[in-house]
Amino acid sequence: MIKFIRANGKLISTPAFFPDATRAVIKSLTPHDLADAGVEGIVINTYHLLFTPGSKIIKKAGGAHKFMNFKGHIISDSGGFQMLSLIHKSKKFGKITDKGIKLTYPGFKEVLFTPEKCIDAQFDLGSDIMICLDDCPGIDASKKEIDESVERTVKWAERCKKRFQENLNKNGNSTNRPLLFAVVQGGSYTALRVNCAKALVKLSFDGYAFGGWPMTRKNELDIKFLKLVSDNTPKNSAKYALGVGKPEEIAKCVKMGYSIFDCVLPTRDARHKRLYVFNKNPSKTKDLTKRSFYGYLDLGKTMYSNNKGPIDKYCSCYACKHYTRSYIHHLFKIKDSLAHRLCTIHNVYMYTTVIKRIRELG
RNA sequence: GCCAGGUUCGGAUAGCGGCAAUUCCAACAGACUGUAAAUCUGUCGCCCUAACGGGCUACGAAGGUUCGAGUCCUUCACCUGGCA
Repeated sequence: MIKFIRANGKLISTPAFFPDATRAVIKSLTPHDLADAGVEGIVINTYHLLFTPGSKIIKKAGGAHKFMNFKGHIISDSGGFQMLSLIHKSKKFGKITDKGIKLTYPGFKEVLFTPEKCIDAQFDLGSDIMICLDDCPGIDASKKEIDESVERTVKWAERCKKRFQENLNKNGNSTNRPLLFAVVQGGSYTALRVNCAKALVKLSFDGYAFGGWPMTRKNELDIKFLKLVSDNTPKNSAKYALGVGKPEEIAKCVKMGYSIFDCVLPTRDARHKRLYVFNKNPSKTKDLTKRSFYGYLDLGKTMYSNNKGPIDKYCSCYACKHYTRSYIHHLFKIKDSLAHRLCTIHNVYMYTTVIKRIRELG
C-alpha cells in the first residue's frame, strides 16, 4: 500500500480522509479548528464554486488555499456528481450533452460546463489534486444510460487530460505539479466497470477514483464493484473512493487498496446532532472494519440533557476535552451554532483518529 | 355594576352547523455516504386490528335548538379590555 502521494510539491500521507468543504468551507469551522482536529486536507467542489463566488474570484485571491486561509491539501471535485444529485432530480439545473453539461443554476447565467472549463476552473482554484469531469449516472439509470455515461466519462477524461497538460505547459513547471485523477463509472455492471477502468488506465492518470454510488440499494458498501475497480487499476496507483463513507467502510476500502476518502457524513451528521463514538478503545483495536466497534449518539435526545460526560470518553478532541453532552444538547435546543462547531470538530477528529489508527496498523 | 371580547389535544393557535378538529413549538421515532441538508420524513386523545377499518371519550360547566353542535341559544364560572 502506498504511504504518500506527492502533489504540488507536498506529501499527502495516506490513507487519508478529507472532509467535504463543498463551498470552500467546512461548515462552522475555521482552518484553525481543522488543523486542531487533525484534518490534513479537504475536498472542495468546482461546480459549486463556479457559481459562488466564481472560480475567477478565487484565482484572483491567489487560489483556494489563500482564499480560505487553509494550509492543508485541497482536492477539487469536478462536480460530476452534481449531475446525479441535481440534474437527475430536476431538469432546471441543466442538461447533459456530449460537449459538456449545460448548467442552468437558478439565479445565474447559463454556462456550458465542458471538461476543458472544468480543468481550467480547477487550475483557477489551485488545487493539489484535480478530478476529471465525469458523467455520473443516476441511481436508477438503465444499462443503456450507464453504457453511455461510461463512454462519455472516458472521452471527457481524455479531454481533461489534454487540457490539464496544456495548463501545466503554460505554467512551465513539471515537478511541483498538481495531480489529475480520473473517475471510473459503470454502475453495477462488471463489464462496464472493467472497460471503463481499462480505458482510463490506458490514458494514464495520476490516480483513479471509484465513481457513482458507493452503496448498494440495501445501503451497504458495494464491495464487489469497489474491489473490481481497485483490481483493474495499477497496483501502486492512488485510489480514491469518492463519497466513502462510514469509518468501518473506509477501513474496508483501505484493505481493497483505496487510499483517499471523502464523505459528507461526519460534517452533515454533526449538524444533524448525530455524533460518532467508539464503543471500545481505538488504540487497542486491531480491526477497524467491524461495525460494532462504532456507535452513534443522537445528542438532540432529551436523555442527554443532564449527561455530564464528554461526547466520547475515548476522544480527546477540543469538544470532548472541554464540554459535556448536557451542554451541547442545550446548545442544540437553543439552536446555537456553537453546537455545530463543537460537533463537527468532534466527528472530524473521530475520523482522523480512525485514519491514524489504520496507518499505525499498516 | 354596565358594555365588548375570550376560555380548543403539553404550550400557543385555526375553526363560526357534518370534526378526533388547522398550523407552529415542544415531545417521540426514523433518515442522512464525490452536501440545493443547522435538513428531511413519520407519530403525537384513549382502546381494539397485521391492515382496510372500528369503538370510546373530547373544544371552561350545565342545559337547550337540530338528523347532526367546538360552531347557534340560555344560564353559570373564570380571564382580558372600555365605561362607571
